[in-house]
Amino acid sequence: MATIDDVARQAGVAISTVSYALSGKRKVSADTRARIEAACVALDYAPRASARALAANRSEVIAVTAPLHPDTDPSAHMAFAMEVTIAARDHDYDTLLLVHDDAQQGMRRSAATALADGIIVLDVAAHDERAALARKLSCPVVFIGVPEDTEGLVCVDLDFEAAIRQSIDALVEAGHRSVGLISQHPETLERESNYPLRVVHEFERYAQSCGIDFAVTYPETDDAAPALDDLLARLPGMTGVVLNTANPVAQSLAAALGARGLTVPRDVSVIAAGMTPIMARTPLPFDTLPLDPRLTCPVAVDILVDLLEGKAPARGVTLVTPIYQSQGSVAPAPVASPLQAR
Amino acid sequence: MATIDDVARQAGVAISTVSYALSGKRKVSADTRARIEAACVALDYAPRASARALAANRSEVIAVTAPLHPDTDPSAHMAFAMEVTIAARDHDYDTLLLVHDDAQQGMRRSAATALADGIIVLDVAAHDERAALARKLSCPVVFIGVPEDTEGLVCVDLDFEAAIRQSIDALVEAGHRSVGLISQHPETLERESNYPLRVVHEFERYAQSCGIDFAVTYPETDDAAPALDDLLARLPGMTGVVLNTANPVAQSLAAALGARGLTVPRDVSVIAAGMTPIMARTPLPFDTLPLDPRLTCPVAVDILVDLLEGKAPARGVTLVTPIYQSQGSVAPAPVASPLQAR
DNA sequence: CGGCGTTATCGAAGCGCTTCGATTGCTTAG
DNA sequence: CTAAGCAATCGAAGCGCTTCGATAACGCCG
Repeated sequence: MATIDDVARQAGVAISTVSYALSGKRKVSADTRARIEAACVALDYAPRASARALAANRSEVIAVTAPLHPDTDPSAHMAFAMEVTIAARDHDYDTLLLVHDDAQQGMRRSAATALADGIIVLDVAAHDERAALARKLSCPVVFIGVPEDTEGLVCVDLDFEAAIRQSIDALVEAGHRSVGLISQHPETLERESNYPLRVVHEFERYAQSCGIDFAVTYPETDDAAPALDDLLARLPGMTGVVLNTANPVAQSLAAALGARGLTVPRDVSVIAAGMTPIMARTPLPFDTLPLDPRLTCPVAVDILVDLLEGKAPARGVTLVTPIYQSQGSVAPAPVASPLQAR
Repeated sequence: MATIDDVARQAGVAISTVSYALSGKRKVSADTRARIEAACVALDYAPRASARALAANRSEVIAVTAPLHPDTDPSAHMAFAMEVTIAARDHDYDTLLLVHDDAQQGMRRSAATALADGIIVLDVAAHDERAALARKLSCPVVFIGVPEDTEGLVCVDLDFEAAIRQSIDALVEAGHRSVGLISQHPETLERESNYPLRVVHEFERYAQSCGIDFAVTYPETDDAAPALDDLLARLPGMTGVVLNTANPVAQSLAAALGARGLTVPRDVSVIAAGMTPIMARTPLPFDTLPLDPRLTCPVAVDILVDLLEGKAPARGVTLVTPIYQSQGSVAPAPVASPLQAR
């Protein structure tokens, strides 16, 4: 493996000139630069990461905690970890994978040994231990997700409240006056991130303020049928459904509706809000306001990199506005019988 | 951040003594060691990764390529990446995540800059470009999965052939004489790893050598029903099913069987062979010979670490024997009508 | 009591890079 | 014609660690 020394000799210049030519931190004449570049190619030179890190006091590595609660969807996490990695590469950073068992220790270690310059925390729970840790750590930390207490933290997340409002707006504009929300498994609501709760609250608040009928159900299994029945029982005139639930539940909704003689969007309009699309052969057949890793991850990485390079001060909580993806699952509300119409 | 210098001063010894005390590479008196350890704790000392890597010429990092074909299951990959990470931590290595776009470049970069000491390649395709690259690279590479040409490579994989033989043996021993295989989506067969093909071949070969009736079907969708019908049409007396297919297909099999009045294991015995269990709320209700990341990943990491530490020479292909997990989905073959019995 | 092998510790030379200040060789103003 | 200014380059001092050979202190044998 060639070193900077070899390159310098080959190009007939000093080591420091090579360094400056490659980093661009000082001006180097075109002629010299050309000779240096030629030498690099000829010798197949690549600067040694450890030497660079030691001298420059930055490793160009970002650590990513890849949590895995028993009930979070691993495919979604993979997607996030990958998007973080892709975004990091755009800034010439690599990513270190920290597993959950080791998340706290791993964060400490990466910071203490300067293995990583900064940390991205995924799948943030409402009362996340990593929040307290982040406050103590010597390196910048950015959360993708928002814990309960954001004091002193930097967080990025989808604007779930906006997603819910957009969903309801879309349905109301299409004339729907009775809308149900299929939320998460009750356990998930307890244990996981706090967005499902935020979603439920905003749904209830905003539906009320719009003056429409509404109900929320919490499916117990991966099958949407019981949840649907629950909603229909409480909301007989329901013509709109908002989904913020586990992917399997959503996947099975179309079948459940069909089994009850209901067609999307003729009889019922459906919008999935704040769900992460799994990369399956069969995507959700509904209009979506996705919690898309491609939206939040690059923002989080940008913020972290700005922090690392001193380009910007810490920014508190950044909410990313969701983007409406139409699949034709929303249509004007069916004309109700005069009795049901309010 | 404290340096080894601070520790040495605090403990009243030379830097090298601290280094030896911490690495254990030379003997240090109990007394001195105690003072050094106390100083480390007092100063909250952690050796700087980059300095250590530069001096020792090893980074204690393993790179993992985490590819993501459109039709591979991301949750499975996450599981593999995580298991590699966990196994690596057991040897005090960290893992760097390389994404697919960047897999080739990333492998080159990690090797050239000595960012990583070694590389683990996941989701190996039959004709994987990374194979050729691995042969050129200066650092050890271990594949989890087996490409067509293994010349000069180190690979670890499940022994799929053994899994298939064990499945057939289990069914034959229970008296089944007519067994179907539900394989993969035809496209997957082309594009992905080569194990699905190996599975089909071994199934046909071994079923034949056992003298039983058999058939193979390739489901076009995520629904098992058409595949099941196909098998039943070609194998009217079928009492056993072997699964080596996508998880959604397997998940829907029980329902498809039920819809045709068939109960597991009363009417049909089912074994899933060489499938990666997804960590869903509802696991597969079948006997399984899983391609379990917890089986292959630690083996791959062990081999890589041995290679890195010069403890063992390259080992070619290592096949890991699957472990039978019973779920009660195999029972004696139903008594057939004399006509059907051969 | 001198020489020798042990054992525990020290000192110093790197590892390959970044970066600061100094130097060189010009050009231009005074 | 000299001082000043500028651009391009060089030299050397680290960054914090590992590791090799040297050294010192000690007991042991002859």
